Amino acid sequence: MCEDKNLFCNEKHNKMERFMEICLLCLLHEETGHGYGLIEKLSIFGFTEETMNISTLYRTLRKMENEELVSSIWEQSEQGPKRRVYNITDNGKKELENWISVLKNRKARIEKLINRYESFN
Amino acid sequence: MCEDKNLFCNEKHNKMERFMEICLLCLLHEETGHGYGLIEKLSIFGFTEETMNISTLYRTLRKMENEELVSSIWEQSEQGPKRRVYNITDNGKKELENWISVLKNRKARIEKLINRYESFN
DNA sequence: TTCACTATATGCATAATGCATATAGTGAAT
DNA sequence: ATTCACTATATGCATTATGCATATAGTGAA
Repeated sequence: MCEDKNLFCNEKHNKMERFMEICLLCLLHEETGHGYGLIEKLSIFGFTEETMNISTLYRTLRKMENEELVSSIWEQSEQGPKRRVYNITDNGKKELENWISVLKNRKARIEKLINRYESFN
Repeated sequence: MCEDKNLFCNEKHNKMERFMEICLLCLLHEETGHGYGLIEKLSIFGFTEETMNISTLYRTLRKMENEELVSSIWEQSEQGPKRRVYNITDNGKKELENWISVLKNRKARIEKLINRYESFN
């Protein structure tokens, strides 16, 4: 662990305001899915078992249904308990589109910083 | 304003875990500076007067000095009250370097998501 | 009946940020 | 002399996003 929690060390720095939410919307935009299955799929976007927070995943899905960005039904699984399977709504699709432009902006700002840092050295 | 605060609308979505802090370190890596002067410089990285939070700026600078990433001295201004002028430390330079690699990772993940979304449509 | 796996969920705490406000020095205009 | 715009720094309180820990329970194989 870090001697001083304020110093950098090798802590996790994955926070990017609601990034997981956007990834989930993107995946559900492609096809329906349930929480447990989405865990693996999130690895596409750099979420590893170590860095990913399962609580956040489930909490985010419930929140999204609350906001009517997705809807869900319970489905029988081949093996294991029932799954809550999520489906993106039209609201969800619009929300995703908006977030994509937010991400483009973020990307541009990050690039600006990296370039500035590297061209100064 | 938004009818439903949970919906997207045109709210600000600028949060990217300590992004302002990294920008400040980058600017102070180039030359010393004081809070009020850094406000304008931050526009380079997409902080506008509307979206930027001055409280956060000053609080972040104090926090960074506390963590010994920067040091400060009070300097007379040509016109107006004294300024607290910040200087990056060696610790600060290392911290900045680490954050740059965090940002490269973030950028890659954001790109992945944007590309996935756009190639699906 | 025990175990590994599948599956979902929530209480509590912390971290990062936003909003509102306090404080005060400086110099020019009235 | 005082009012005003501008320069300058700071903090209390609230909210948001996330992390950590833990609870719950169904399924199928050993």
